[in-house]
Amino acid sequence: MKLLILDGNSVINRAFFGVRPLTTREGLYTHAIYGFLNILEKLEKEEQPDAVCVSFDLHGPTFRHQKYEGYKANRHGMPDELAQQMPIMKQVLKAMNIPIYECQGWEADDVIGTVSRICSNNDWECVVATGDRDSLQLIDKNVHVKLVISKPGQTTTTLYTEELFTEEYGFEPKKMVDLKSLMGDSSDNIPGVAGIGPKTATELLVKFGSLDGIYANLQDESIRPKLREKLEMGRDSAYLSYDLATIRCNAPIDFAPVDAIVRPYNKQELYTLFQKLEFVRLIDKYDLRDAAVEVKTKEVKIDRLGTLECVPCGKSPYAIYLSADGTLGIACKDGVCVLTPMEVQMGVSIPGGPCIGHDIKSVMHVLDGLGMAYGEFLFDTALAAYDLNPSSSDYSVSKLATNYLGISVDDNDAGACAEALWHLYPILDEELKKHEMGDLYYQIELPLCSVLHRMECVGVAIDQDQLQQFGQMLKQRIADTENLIYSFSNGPFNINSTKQLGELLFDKLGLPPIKKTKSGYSTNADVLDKLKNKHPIIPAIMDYRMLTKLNSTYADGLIKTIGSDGRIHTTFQNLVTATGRLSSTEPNLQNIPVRTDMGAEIRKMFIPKPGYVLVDADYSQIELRVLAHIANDSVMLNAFQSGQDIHTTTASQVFGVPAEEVTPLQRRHAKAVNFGIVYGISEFSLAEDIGVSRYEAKAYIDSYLAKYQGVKTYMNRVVADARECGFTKTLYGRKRYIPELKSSNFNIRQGAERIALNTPIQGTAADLIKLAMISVDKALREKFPKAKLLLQVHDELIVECPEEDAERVSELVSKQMESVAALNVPILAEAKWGKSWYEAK
DNA sequence: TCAATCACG
DNA sequence: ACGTACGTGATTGAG
Repeated sequence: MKLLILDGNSVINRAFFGVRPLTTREGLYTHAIYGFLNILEKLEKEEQPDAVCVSFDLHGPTFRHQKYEGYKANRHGMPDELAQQMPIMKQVLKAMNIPIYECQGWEADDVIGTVSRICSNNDWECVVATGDRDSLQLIDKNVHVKLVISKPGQTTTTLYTEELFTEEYGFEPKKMVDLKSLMGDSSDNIPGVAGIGPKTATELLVKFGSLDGIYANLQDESIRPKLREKLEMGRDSAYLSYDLATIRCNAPIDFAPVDAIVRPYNKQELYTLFQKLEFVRLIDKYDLRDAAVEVKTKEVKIDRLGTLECVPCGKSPYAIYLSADGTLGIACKDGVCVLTPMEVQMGVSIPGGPCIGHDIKSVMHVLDGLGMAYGEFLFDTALAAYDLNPSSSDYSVSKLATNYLGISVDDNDAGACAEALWHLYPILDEELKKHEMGDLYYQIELPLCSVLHRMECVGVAIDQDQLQQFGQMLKQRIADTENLIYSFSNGPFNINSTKQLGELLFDKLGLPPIKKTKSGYSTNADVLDKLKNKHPIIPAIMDYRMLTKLNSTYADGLIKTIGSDGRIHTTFQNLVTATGRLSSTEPNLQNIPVRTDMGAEIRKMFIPKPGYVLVDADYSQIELRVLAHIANDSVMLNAFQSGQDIHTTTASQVFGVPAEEVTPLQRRHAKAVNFGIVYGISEFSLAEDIGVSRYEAKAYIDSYLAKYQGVKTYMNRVVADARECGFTKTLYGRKRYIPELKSSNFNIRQGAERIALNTPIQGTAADLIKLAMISVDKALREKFPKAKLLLQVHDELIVECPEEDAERVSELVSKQMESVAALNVPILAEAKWGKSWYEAK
């Protein structure tokens, strides 16, 4: 049988100085405890002990203090950052059911010595883990010492047995005391004999066997007169040192090896402590998640503000709300309770049962940050309100309480909000079902939240150095371009100011103003493009615009958002768009450049983690396929069913030529028409876009609608329907209200009609990829758990997976994307992979 | 805070 | 007679 005893003070000291400082949000230092646990784990793994215990020094005078006043004077003060961790360290050990032995008036070393003797006498093997060499004197047949050396990032250990010690020192372990009594030990304030260092001490010891032996042979001829004098002078000091250096093995402690036999942890206590310490990773490592569920009913019973006592059990649902100031409100059928920010920070548990939340994706992030475990979310009130009316911009609890409950609630009152959520749940649930959006909500929107939450947590890796370098290059070129522009403008001005730029171009240089904005001349890319041959300053400005855009939004902009893990964690907004799409913020990873060569360079900086690849899968013509399906247009359906290139087919239809004879220009024009149709085309804009006359553009559109009759019928019908019932909806029932359809203002009405036309198309495509995300996420977690979904860019999914899985993951992702729905046209997705987003696209 | 610009699908 | 394509977000300058 084997017992492992840790020299608590020594090990925690090593941990304290060996692990980089770490604090909780509240400023409590935790790194010594963290390091201690790591060392403990390493030791247990290496030694596989049957029993484990720890000894600590107690504060106050020790036995030896009384004998020698100067003893350990330089160890008195322990840094405050370490001292504050000591009591918690002991609580953690207690929760781990590891006994602590300490004894008033005795050193930790003495306790360790005593324990090791008792082990030895009981025929137990004893391993002493410490960072100090003092304990080496304890080594015998049964007692070994494990020296722990902790450096940042790693801990190394050396196991000293009798043999190893003798080999290294040249004498037996218990002679360590004799050695120290001669050479002293400054760190322990053991004086030794003045003028004698390790070398002389070892020589004497090897020759005469012991301190007594040396003094008995003081007149031996081999001892030179000077050394003899030193030894004579230091005789008292030597024997005092002998006393000080001797570890006592008779401390009055109540110990038997069996007391320390390894027992299971007290999971609940440990969980609570780890929460307080914010050791979120360790909670999983020690498998303490279930503990949360068991503790919660007790913990939640805190009764505040005279509200009803609330005791959700593991199975009954409850509503949770976190207000901006960190207050947490919990409501269930029995009432409400409120936890102050302080209580929340201290790591109180919440129930593990089904949970109603408001914007649950954010709630998950907040709870993760607090290290609080949570169960399944069964409803998201904000998400429900969004689905019921995606055009709103305010889904605050106060707003919903007013609209659906007819009461007023303060968004900062966590208790009132939690209570409001509790009452909103059945009403919003009913409302969703009434609008036939139950499936959309429960099959798509709600399950997507945890997928998005995972994606945001994982993030995407960025090559920061390369991005930095790219930024430097841009800055240089911006400076050069600036000078070029100033050479044409007779001096510097703010090129970013459209006002100043407009005055220069159209007043001073006399260029023709093509377009106006509300506040003056337009200088946008379209205008500049038309002027680019009229003055050499124009191309320079176009360059400047491109370079500054890349620099400020992508080079500098993205660098600012890189997290401490070297990855970018965007936020996918699921409560924003009117069509059901997602959006991406802080940073926006859905508008990373791709269309220009220099812009696409940015995508080379988006990389997989080492040994992994990025898989990029995108839908082919998803919106036109959706249009073909919804409009049920036979020509378009046929084109997709027979695998034709849709733009070529459209060109063939519109221009009345066989597909084989379609010119590249015709195809490009047809592509613009196809896009235009999806957006709700006007001949003017089409003409503008492709640079033909309005009459030609009109001819294209007329011809298009004549050939694609189903589309024409659809366009008329969908607008008329929307006008009649006030909303349009997607294939999956997502609604968007468009009251402007009845506006008396022509422009507003026209705009509304385009929206009515476009929303079912864009929205259905959004529904489809959301479905795809849920099934891709599920399939990956089952079949390739190392692969992670990272990003969604409207018709494109990006996955990170181990290199060796690239082929099979690509196959899986595209298959899942293609099989989300059975439309009247095939849905195709193509997956590629590479060592960067650029390569994978 | 808004407008203009430009990046994406 | 009207103004001119759907949906986003970040940066910058001006008031």
